[in-house]
Amino acid sequence: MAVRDPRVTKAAPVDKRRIILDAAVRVFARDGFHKCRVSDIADEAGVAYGLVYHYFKSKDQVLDTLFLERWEVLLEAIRHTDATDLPAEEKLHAIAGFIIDSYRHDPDLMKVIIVEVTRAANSFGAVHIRKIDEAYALIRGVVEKAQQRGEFRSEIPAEFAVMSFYGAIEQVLTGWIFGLLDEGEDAYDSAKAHIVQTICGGLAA
Amino acid sequence: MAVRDPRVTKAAPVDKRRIILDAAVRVFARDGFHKCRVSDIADEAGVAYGLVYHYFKSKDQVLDTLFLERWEVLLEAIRHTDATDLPAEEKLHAIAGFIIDSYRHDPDLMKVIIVEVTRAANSFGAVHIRKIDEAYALIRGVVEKAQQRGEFRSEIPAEFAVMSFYGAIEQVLTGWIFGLLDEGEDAYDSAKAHIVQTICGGLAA
DNA sequence: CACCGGATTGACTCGTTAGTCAACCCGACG
DNA sequence: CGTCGGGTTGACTAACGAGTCAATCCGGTG
Repeated sequence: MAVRDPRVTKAAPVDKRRIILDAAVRVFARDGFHKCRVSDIADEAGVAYGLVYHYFKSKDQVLDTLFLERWEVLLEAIRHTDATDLPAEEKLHAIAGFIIDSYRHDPDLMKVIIVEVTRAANSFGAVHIRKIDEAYALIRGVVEKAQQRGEFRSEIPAEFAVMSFYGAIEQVLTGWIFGLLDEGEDAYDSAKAHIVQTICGGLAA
Repeated sequence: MAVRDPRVTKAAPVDKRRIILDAAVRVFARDGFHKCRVSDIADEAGVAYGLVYHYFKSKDQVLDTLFLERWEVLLEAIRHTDATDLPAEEKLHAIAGFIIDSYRHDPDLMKVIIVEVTRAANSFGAVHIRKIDEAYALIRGVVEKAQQRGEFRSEIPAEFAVMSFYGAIEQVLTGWIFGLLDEGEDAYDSAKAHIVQTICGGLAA
């Protein structure tokens, strides 16, 4: 996968840890966390079985690492968006956009995060609820501020608004993952717009 | 668990199959499908290990049965709602209501169905996509008809509308399952209303 | 060159558990 | 009373796979 110039081998210490993580993404996405074996990860990475345990305490920790790494990036993106003074609707568009672009950029990684963590209330979801809830809290902040400013109406509690918004995004991603929804460059942009339109403007004529 | 009067043993053939299924719901909800052992199900049912295999081909088939049984009921409910001539918004309210009431009535069963099947794109989700998609298709029908009648605006493709609607519902249920959202009788009714308000009326003031 | 220590290897252990199966229980029926 | 068969039992097997570990490799250092 990674392209290496043989002449600069010296300068490229080849981060095996990274290679293992990237391989794990592919394997988890393909076979699922539970069904795959640690040896599958090692094979996919072109690395000895034991090396996985040199870098990670357990199979679980590989997934934890993938999730935390990426989720932190997401939280940072949301915080950044929150800090701007865009209209609330555009903030939501930016957030939905970031998540969808993450999927566009690395579908396997997003698939793993959503399927194995975010939507897995048993196993891993439970372990990472706090982190997941941080994202909800941030988005809730966006909605609440908009309600105070009168941009959004206040009848709908922010908690439900957030769940609807985030749930809509994940459901669309899941649709792509399952192959139930058409994918493609324009589908991505169109999804961003339509999700935000639905949540902000509603379906009613 | 089950109380039997020795004098009427004859008249009560005690459906062990059902007892096993009900026990499985509790165990799957508590420990998760992957983490629990078949012996846990047998123990919870107060039945010998082997009997599980007398009634079911495999551990997987127990879950399959639970899912298919309940999903069929859901599909029927949606079809029934679809057949009425209520306004689209009320149809959506009825559908959201049915799902939320299912959770109210048997949280464990809904938890299992959502966590282990509906949201599990690897493992079981993949096996049952067709069935799951039937529900989406039915709801899509509701939306499309509303768009033709001019009740809903047509800019938003029905696929996205459905994903947003259904995603919102599942996300709220997941919030309850995770313990991130307050539960309680009024929370249930309020959720129904707010989800539909969000999807139909939008957040914008 | 000798030595050190971290990276890397992969064969092996050890617990776990899905699924099997031979035996047993018990009501029905002749 | 005997025997037939489906329901029921639970010990057992067979496989599997996570995690361990002793050995090896290799670049750096004195």
